[in-house]
Amino acid sequence: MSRKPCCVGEGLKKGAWTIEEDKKLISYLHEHGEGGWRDIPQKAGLKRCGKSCRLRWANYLKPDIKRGEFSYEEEQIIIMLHASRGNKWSVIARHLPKRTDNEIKNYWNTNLRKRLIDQGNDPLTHKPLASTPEPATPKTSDLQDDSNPSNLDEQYSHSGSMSPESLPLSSNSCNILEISNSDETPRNYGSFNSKKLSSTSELLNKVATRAASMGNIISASMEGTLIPSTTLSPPCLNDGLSETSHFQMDEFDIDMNFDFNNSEHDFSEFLEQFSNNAAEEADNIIGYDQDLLFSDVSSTRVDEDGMTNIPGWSNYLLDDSEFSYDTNQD
DNA sequence: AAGTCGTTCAACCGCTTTGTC
DNA sequence: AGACAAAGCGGTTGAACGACT
Repeated sequence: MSRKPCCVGEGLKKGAWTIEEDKKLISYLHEHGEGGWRDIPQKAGLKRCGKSCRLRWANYLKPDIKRGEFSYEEEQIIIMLHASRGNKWSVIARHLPKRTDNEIKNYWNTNLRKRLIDQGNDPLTHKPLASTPEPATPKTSDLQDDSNPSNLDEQYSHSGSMSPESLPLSSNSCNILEISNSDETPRNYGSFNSKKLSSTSELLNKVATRAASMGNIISASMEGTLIPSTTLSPPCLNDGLSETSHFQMDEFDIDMNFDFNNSEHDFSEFLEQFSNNAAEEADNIIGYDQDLLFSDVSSTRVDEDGMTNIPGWSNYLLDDSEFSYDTNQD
C-alpha cells in the first residue's frame, strides 16, 4: 500500500556531499542536462539516490544561485510575502531571483522569525504576541471572493495569514522594523519610543496596509486565484499574467504598472513605485523625513553578471575550467 | 584545553502535485 | 480513469562550527 521509498538502502550514501561527488554531478549535468534524475546517479557514477542529486543541484550547485547574506530589501520582501502567504517558501522564492526556497526557509527560521519574536510579534500571524489572546482567525482579504472557499482562506488558516494592520512593521506595540534616519541601509531592528511614533506608526500602518494588500494581489495573481473585485479597475490581473498589468486600487489610490510576465525582476521595481507612492504621501505627514522600508528596494535586483559575487561554494566550480553553464538549459 | 551549549544550514524525509502512458 | 514515476514542497534532522564557561 505504501509507496516504496525512493532512497532505500542498497549502499546509497547519505550525508554531506564531497567535492568529488559534486564534480561528478556537475559534469554529468553539464553534458546531459537536467531531467531523468532516477538514472543520473548510476550514469554519473554516484552512490546517491536521484532525489538527493536533484536537491543537491537545485539547492546548491546550480550556477544561477545567489548565496550569502540577504539584503535588507530581500528581508523586507520575505517578511511581506510571509505575512500574506505564510510558509509558502517556493512562492516567496519566486520573488527573490536566485534564492532557493530552502535558503529562504532557513533564513526565516534562523533570523527573521527570531527577530519578529524579539519584537514581540507572533512569527506565524505577524501580530503582536500580547494582543492575540485567541487563535488568529483567518481574515479574508477584500480581494477574495467569499464564494470561493477553496482558495486562500484555507491556506491562511494554518499558514499564518494576517490582516494588513498586523504587519510586523505596523504593530500596535510600536515594535517595528527599523527605519533608517540617513541614507544608510538599516541595520538594527530596535523598538521605538511610542510617543515619537504616533505619526510614524500611522504612516507605517498605511504603508504596511498597502504592502499586505499588494502582496495578496501579487500572490493571488501568480497562483491564479485572484478574484476580480471592485478594488481593481480593469484591465484586471487575472488575465493570465500575460502582459503588463495596470494597477489602480481605488482603496489606496495606487496607480502603477507591473509586468507580471517578468515578475521576478520587476517586482522590486514595482515595490519601488509602491514606495515612491507612499513617500509622496509621507511628505504630507508632519514633515516626516521618510526613508522607509522600501526606500532602497530599487537595488533589490540581483546582479546579472553571473557568479562573480557568489562566495565560497562556487569557487571550485569556477576553478573547473571545463565547466561552463549553459543558461539555455534553464 | 576541554566540555557544553546554541546556532546555522545542507540534507533528508515523507507527503502532495503534476505529468505521462 | 487509473497507475506509476518524477518533481515539488515544507518540516525536520543532525553535523559542523563558534561562543562561552
